[in-house]
Amino acid sequence: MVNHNENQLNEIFQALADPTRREIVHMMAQKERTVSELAEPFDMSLAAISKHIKVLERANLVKRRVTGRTHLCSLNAESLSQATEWLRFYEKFWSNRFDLLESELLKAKKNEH
Amino acid sequence: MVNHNENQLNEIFQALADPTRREIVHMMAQKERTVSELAEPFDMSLAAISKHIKVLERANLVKRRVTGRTHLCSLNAESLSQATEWLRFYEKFWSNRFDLLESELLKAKKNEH
DNA sequence: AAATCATTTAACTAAATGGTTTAATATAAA
DNA sequence: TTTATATTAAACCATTTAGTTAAATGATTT
Repeated sequence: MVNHNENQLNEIFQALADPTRREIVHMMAQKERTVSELAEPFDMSLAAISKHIKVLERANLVKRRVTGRTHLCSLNAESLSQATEWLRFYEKFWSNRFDLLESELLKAKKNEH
Repeated sequence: MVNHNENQLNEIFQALADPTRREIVHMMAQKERTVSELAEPFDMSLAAISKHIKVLERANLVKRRVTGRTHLCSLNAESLSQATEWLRFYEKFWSNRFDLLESELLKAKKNEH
């Protein structure tokens, strides 16, 4: 159960580690896109893009709706939230939001003894 | 300049895509750690951990301080903020913080014509 | 000076990744 | 019913990744 989550995170971060895929995410966020639409800006074969989309799908970052011969892809943003959640813990270590930092320090002090 | 940033993001997300490395990040966040300390919880050679640390270093996620024969590693959390920044844009697509969503919708409406 | 300790480097391996091209599948249009 | 279109699948390739073991480097300790 914890492991499932771990795995999901692996795949999400892995998916986001490629600039082509980040661009695709960005395009899908605006609105539903067909595969060829997503491929258009890139100097790359359609098959390559198809694979990139599959990687995003494995990470549960895209919803796909097939209608006839075209596939419509859109962002499943809830999955992104998992990455954000993981990162949130570390915000206190860099954030300029000193209020957050302060409350964390207080918590730490309370648990000190 | 935009590209430098892109590259940085690639490396950060790549680094975070591995559960061993995420664990190492977590350990470093608590306090400075030696390489062997970081290796201890894992059923893996020291050399493997040394490599993992190097990946994190390439992503600029760790600061290393060499003192004698021991290396002290700590988290460079500012780098994590870059990932958070990238993700922040997409928060409006999933967040339950409806205020944020609302203000974004307003912005969109204003630019409509 | 010799032995030990902390760490990295090198050489190797298996598997994964990111791309290609060509073929296959399924739908739509002529 | 043939032809064109949208997409995936398969086979291939080069590179990267994540691990290994063994050797090298550089402090410390004895």
